[in-house]
Amino acid sequence: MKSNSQLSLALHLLLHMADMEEPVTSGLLASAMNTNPVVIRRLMGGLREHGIVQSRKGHHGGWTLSRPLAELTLRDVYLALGGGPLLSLTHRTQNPDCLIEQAVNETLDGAFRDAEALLLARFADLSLAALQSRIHAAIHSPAHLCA
Amino acid sequence: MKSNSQLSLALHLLLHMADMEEPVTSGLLASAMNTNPVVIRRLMGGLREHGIVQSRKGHHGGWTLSRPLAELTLRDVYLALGGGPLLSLTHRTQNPDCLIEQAVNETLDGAFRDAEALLLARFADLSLAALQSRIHAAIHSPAHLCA
DNA sequence: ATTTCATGTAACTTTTATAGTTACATGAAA
DNA sequence: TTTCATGTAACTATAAAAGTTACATGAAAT
Repeated sequence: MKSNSQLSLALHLLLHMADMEEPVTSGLLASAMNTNPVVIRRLMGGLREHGIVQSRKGHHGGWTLSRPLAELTLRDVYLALGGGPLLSLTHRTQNPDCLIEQAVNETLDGAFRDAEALLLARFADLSLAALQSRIHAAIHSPAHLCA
Repeated sequence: MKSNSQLSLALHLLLHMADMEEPVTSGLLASAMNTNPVVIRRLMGGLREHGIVQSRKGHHGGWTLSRPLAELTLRDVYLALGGGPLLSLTHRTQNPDCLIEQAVNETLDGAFRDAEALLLARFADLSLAALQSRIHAAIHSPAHLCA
């Protein structure tokens, strides 16, 4: 399984942006995340389409949050990123003729659905504000943050 | 994410083997699964090391189940295959210096652990015999099985 | 107006995990 | 001693995610 770290990256970005007064450029975010500005733009583009962030071009342009972190859950972010697969296990054949394989698929699907539903419910219960206060509880200075 | 279908394949194989009296060769299983014998051997090798199947070389050799399906759960099979990652979401950085990213990782981990635990518990509750009876309930002839 | 800065986006390359293939060694039965 | 089947290493193919390059678009500053 080649894994997906977009949600992790998006949460990290959004929490950093919450500390900023001015719009932040993709370049600045990219160097803090040790990646390329285009990676940031692609990811943020998805969030913008779902009303989570806004962008502005030109001088003093960049990205800003479009709502308070209290009104944003991990589920919102996950869905804004496209809501891709949560589990790394898949069926070997999608619509098999073999009845045995059909039963295997159905049985696995049942378990998968439950696990995915639990994870999504947990995501829905976690606001970015809750995450932020968890951070502020641990540290009261701006030290130990990304460059 | 490039996904992992080994569990799906293993279950399909084991359930077909349950219908066989004689040892089945990797070649036969491979053509039923539309894949290569070596793929079958690699997967079955893992199961053999965990006492789920046995192998015999030479004439009339092949693979046989080493215990009844009632004593085999999906969890057993999953673990015998190496117990790889269940979720496709990962952290962007494994041990980040940034406190924000640490908090993101910890928060995600909490949700991930719960979802994985649920899935494993569901796997532990499902025996291959239960899966088999689910199949026999649907069909009483050997039709609609793999070639 | 025109220069500068920043996003928007398409096309391409790199990386990495899974799956599939080839080739050959090992060992058991006929 | 031949045949059949597993055991395994090394290699190739496929696909998804991430990163990169190049350039178009548009807004602000001069």
